[in-house]
Amino acid sequence: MAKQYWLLKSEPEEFSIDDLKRVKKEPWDGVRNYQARNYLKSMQIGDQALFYHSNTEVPGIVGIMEVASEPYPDPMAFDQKDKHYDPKSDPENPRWFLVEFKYVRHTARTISLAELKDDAKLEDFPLTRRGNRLSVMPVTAAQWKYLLGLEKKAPKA
DNA sequence: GCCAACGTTGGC
DNA sequence: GCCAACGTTGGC
Repeated sequence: MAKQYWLLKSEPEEFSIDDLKRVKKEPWDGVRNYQARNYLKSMQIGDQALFYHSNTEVPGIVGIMEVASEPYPDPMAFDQKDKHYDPKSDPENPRWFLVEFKYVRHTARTISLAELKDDAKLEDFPLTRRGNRLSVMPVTAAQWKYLLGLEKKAPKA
């Protein structure tokens, strides 16, 4: 299958692009939403993803990372002491999955949510659709190219 | 299977 | 901190 593109949200207070750069590679654990889970399960090594900072002063795209593992069961779901523990996820039949991501690079600038919302070309982009709270979403090849084109433009004043 | 109550997300 | 939007849970 061809390479796929994604966008993943993280709160920088929890885990930021700088954290990813420091650790190089990170298992994307704690996803507890079925739709997001299904996207994680369909990822393949080499897929590229935008790193998005949510719930912060200037929410937006801040970097690029790459899928670095096959999807595997999220071990946190089995750990009673973990806040992502889910008693309904059985190790024999795991409910939650994750992949590992490796750091690729920061974007040259933060491509802010406000800017993306303003962009008529991105009407169909799931991120800017009203009420969307998915933390993992697909990005089309065309959107990927367009978004990285924005990186080199100066943000609107 | 319906739906109200509740919890979470995330922009502002 | 507020609150709108949405997902999940659980009683019936």
